[in-house]
Parts: sequence; C-alpha cells; structure tokens
Amino acid sequence: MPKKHTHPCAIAATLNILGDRWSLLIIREAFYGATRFGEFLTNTGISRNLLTERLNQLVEDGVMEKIPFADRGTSYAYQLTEKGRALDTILMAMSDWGSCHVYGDGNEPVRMMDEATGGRVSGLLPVTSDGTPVSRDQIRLELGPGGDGRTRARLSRAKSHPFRTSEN
Amino acid sequence: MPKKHTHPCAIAATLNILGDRWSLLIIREAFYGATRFGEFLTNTGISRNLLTERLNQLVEDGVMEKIPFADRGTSYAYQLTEKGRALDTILMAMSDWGSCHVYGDGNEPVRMMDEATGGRVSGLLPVTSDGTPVSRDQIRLELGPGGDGRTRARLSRAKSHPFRTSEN
DNA sequence: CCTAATAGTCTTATTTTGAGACTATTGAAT
DNA sequence: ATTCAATAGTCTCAAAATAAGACTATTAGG
Repeated sequence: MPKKHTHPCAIAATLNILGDRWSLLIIREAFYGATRFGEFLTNTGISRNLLTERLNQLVEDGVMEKIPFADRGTSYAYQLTEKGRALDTILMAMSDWGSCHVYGDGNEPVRMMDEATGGRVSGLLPVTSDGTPVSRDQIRLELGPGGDGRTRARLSRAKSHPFRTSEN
Repeated sequence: MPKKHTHPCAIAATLNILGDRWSLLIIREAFYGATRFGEFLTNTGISRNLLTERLNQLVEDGVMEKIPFADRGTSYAYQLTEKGRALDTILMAMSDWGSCHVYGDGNEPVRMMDEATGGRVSGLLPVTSDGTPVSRDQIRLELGPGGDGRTRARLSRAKSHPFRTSEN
C-alpha cells in the first residue's frame, strides 16, 4: 500500500483504507456474497499476490474477518465485519454515480430496486439522526471534537456551504 | 493511471475514474473551494507531476473543467462540472464512514451540520425517485438495460439482497 | 529588461503492480 | 500409505506508477 494521508480528515482516513483500485471491488464482491479467496480472485480479476495483501490489510483494518472452514481442506471464509457492512452507503453512492454519470440513465448495467414498492432506488438523501431529510444547500461544516489546528485551517479556507452549487 | 476494470459495473466504472489515492482528495478540495493548481498542490500534498496528470484526467473524464483566468498571468481555475458536483454524495458517504468507523463517534475532525435545524447530518438514506425512503433490507439488484451476459452471471452469483445483514 | 507569480515539465530513485510459476496443507480416493 | 485434487497462498521478475525536487515557460508589472 502506498504512503498514507496524514491530515485529520475523515475522507482522507477512508481513502487510506479503501483508496486504491481493488479494495472496494473486493468489498463489492463480499456484499454480493463472495467469501473465498478463489471467488474474489476470479470475480475481480486481481492478481494473487495483491489479493493476499489486500485481504490481509482489510482484515487488519477491521473491515473483514478471516474464518477457517471446519469441513473443507485448507479453506477460509472472508466476510464483512459490521464496520465493513457499513460501507454499503459508499457502494450505493458509487453505483448511483456510475450509473447516472458514466453509463448514463437507461444504460446502467444494474439497477437497485425497492422490493416493497417495486420502484427504483434513485439516490441517497442526507438525514439527521431522527431521519429528517437535510437539504444539501444547508449543509455546513463545523470543527468536530477530533479536529485540530490543521482542521481549523482547512475549514477556514473552505466555502461555508461546500455542497451548495453556487455561492450567491 | 493503472489498468482499468472491464466488467460492466457502475462501481467499477466509478473506480476507473476515482479509484486511486488522490483523485477524491482533489475533488474534496474542489468542494472546499480550491480552484488553482497551487492550492490543490499544497492542500493535498500530492506531487506536481501527479497533480498535473490527475487534473488532466479529471478534465478528460468530465469531472472538472479548466478555465483560463483573464486578469492574472498564466493561471487557471479548475472547477467541478455538474458531473463532478454530483460526487457530493460519495464524499458525504466517505466522510460519514470515516467519522464513525475510523475516528469513532466523538472523535471526528469535522461535523456536517444542518443549518436549518442545527442538527448533525448523521447519514444517508436510500430513496426512490419521489423521495420515499427505502429500507436497506429490501433493496434488490436487477439487470439493467446496459447489462450483458457477464452482468447476469454476476447477479446470479449475488445474494438476493446484498445490503441485508443476515440472509435468513 | 528584470523580477515575481503561476503552472507546469523532466529526471531519477523507489515503490507498487501484474502475470504467472511454484509451494504448502488438507481431505478424499485408491 | 500413496496419490490426487482443491484451496490458498508465496516467490520471482518485468513493467508501470509514484515521490521528490530541480528546472522551464509564460505572463504581468515595475
């Protein structure tokens, strides 16, 4: 794995764990049901040595866990931890963006459907802890308890509403 | 840039554009208001040659655009296109995950706040096109119009509800 | 014409990746 | 007990990407 980002930033921290060409593809396969070394190998197209390294790293980072199979010979199940399952949102966001902005609407290879209503899942909405939707225009960044001087500097450089389209 | 993923998959397609250590950090800075080569350089810590290459690639991929400044010497503004602004969801998802699962609740360097209510933005909810929330348990993957034989094969390998915690 | 500011390019060493041959361990079959 | 197949790796080597920083080019202002 390349050198890590050092600034105190949750996005950078996430990229330190998942910011390469393969890790999130491995995670995708895990969500799709893959558990075995060989499954990840053939389903993603990664090379053996890299898969070994990436799986070890994901286990070390607490995203997956390695569990020996009792019945079969030398075989293991790699499965998502709760921390790993929490990556569903990132995968959905990437799937959405790729569908809409790379393939284009009407060309997406896969669709996410709501089994309850039969409607398509068409996006992700920011919400507060009680589930109230938040307009992106009104999201503001604030120094958190784990921030430091560098964080403050970064925030003071930043636009007050980073996700607002035009600044007005 | 490394070799690209070839399977028809929106997540893989997104990773082909953003799946490296730097691209999303550059995008983050763009959301925070950076527009100049030098700003990206010092705010991210990337090296010059890589920044040149990444910015060119992002422009080529339609995520950013390069606009000459009239007033100053040789200077340009790199800014997000609409396609690039649509990455806000991915950044929010990564920020959420990193805050909660890397830094841990109460240690996050930055918080997203809803200016309207003063509450914290605490997550992203999948919704249908009319804004109805969708339970993750009930999300099912379906072959889309752009899918092919390989997509079908991947889906038939997959769990019926990839984002459901336990299969029952 | 000189200087500063900006946005690069170029060079080199180091690191990471990709491809595939090879190895180790176990269980089952003979 | 020996062989075979399955699984999950390790090892080697060539190719590519990255990191660091010296150097260059273009423009504006004095």
